Amino acid sequence: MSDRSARATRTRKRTRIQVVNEEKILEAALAVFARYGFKGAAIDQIAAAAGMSKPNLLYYFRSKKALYIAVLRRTLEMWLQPLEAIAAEDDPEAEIRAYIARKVAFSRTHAVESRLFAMEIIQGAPILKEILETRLRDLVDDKVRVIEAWVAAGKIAPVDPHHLIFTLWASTQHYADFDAQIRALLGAGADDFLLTADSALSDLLLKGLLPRRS
Amino acid sequence: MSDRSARATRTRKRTRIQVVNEEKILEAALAVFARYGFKGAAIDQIAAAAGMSKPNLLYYFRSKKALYIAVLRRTLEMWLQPLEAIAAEDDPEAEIRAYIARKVAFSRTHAVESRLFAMEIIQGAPILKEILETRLRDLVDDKVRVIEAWVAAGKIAPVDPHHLIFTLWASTQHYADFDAQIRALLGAGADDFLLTADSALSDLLLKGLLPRRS
DNA sequence: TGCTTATTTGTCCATTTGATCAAAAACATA
DNA sequence: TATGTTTTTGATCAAATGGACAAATAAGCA
Repeated sequence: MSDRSARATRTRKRTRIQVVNEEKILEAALAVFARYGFKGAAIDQIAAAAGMSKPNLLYYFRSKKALYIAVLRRTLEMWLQPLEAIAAEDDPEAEIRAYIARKVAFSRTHAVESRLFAMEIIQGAPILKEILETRLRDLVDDKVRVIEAWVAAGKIAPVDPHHLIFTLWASTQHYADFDAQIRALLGAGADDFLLTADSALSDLLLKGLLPRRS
Repeated sequence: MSDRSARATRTRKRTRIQVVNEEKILEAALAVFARYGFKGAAIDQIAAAAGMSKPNLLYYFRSKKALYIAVLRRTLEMWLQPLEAIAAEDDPEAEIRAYIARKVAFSRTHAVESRLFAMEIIQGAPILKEILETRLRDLVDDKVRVIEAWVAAGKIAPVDPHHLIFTLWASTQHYADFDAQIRALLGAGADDFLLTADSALSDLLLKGLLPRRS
């Protein structure tokens, strides 16, 4: 009687069943939204993938949009982690290598999340735009300063920090987002190939393509 | 009477009106498919964007899928061009720089096409898969050999050619596919920033991040 | 100009889809 | 076990959607 609707997202404590079902829904929704985008995804489909009826899904999430936002919010948190971990270390090389390792690992273990994120951005980031302009922007600005310091100290070549960050994002996420293309080109050997992405990328970006006379 | 249906894609010669309208439709479809994906796009929407009624659109393209395939086929041709132009030159640096320049230019002048392509791949490449496995694969194999020759001749550092190609694709396309993110982070300065992508990318990938003692 | 062909549109239909609701079933707890 | 609460579902709805048709209109051309 204290709350009028049986919605799950209210202020009351969460039931055991609630926790389990919301988890199942979020996981199913992640896969479907990542494959079909927001408009293309059907609640029916998500409900089926989560093993429940459509009205039951809507009992846990008010609407398709609310569900999408919930999935996206969660995904963004995971997506941000590797970047947040970058610190103003003495040794930029180690720091960059570690970042690439984290990002490539994320692409492998959370490929679907990566694709959902990519899908949202390609579609113009209608939901994430606000967060990108505030929280992500602040975070990136912070890391830009770190990179600038490295450049100023002569520890890395003079690069535009934003271009560097975007190149790191692009090259690491590519392994998740364009997985279908990679598999089409490499066939059965794709899985082994993906294991080498980490070091190959680090070497390429750190040492460059031109031979070094060291 | 020679052909039963008034469909535009038959064997007869193409009318002036046909050419104009098909062009309008393809352009409108490109934008809508790139934003909403195949399932998420509505024929109504495309027809409206092309300035005609839905039945009229269906007069030129049998079905939504046929239209999607037509748009995608066209996009793939454009997407392939920069790669096809890579030659086994004496000077890998010039060749790579030129390739990056072409790709970045494509990302700027054909951002929507780039996003449509990305969308199709993220969705598992249901339509393009076959072509990727044959035509693109042959093309990539060819360029892999070029890169291998460069490495063997000591003209560039020893890199895995596939990783190099993917990194080039990823980093250049990022400027088109993740345009919304870039704009969210850079605000008004985004357009100027994008103009520097070309040289920044070339320098980074060629010279690497670590300082050179030359 | 008259006739043939190409183009366009209004109407209609069967599905799909997001969402609601009340009733039933399962659950928790006193 | 009895009672109140949470969870689940079947039925239903309005809107959107892909597609089909025939009739109307516009071009093209002899």
